[in-house]
Amino acid sequence: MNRIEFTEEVIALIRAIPPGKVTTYGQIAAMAGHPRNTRGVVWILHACSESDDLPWFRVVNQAGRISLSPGQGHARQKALLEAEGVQFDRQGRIELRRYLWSPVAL
DNA sequence: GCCATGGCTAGTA
DNA sequence: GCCATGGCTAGTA
Repeated sequence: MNRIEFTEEVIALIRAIPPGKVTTYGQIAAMAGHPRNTRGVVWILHACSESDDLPWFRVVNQAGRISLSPGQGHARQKALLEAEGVQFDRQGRIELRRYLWSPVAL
């Protein structure tokens, strides 16, 4: 699989995340066939987040937290998720048991 | 060298 | 908190 294919697969997977659900960088990388290329997923998010109709904000880290730092869009991502009904606890964490998207396919 | 990650260890109470 | 990881890319001149 080359970079184009990986990118297309990652984009397709992100588009498939339903509203009110989230997934992690590592999960997307794994589902796209490159379990260790989480940084590649990060780059695609960065490059494409404002273009297309990508629900980039539905991707969080494995701890269930928003990885953006304050000032880099953290508040915006949180607001977008909350608008879909995703709840954060006092430490700004999402309960993944409840919100993690688990695709049936595979 | 740069990272919007992830997994694991050491050392303490 | 530390380190392995993977790709070289952040839209300009």
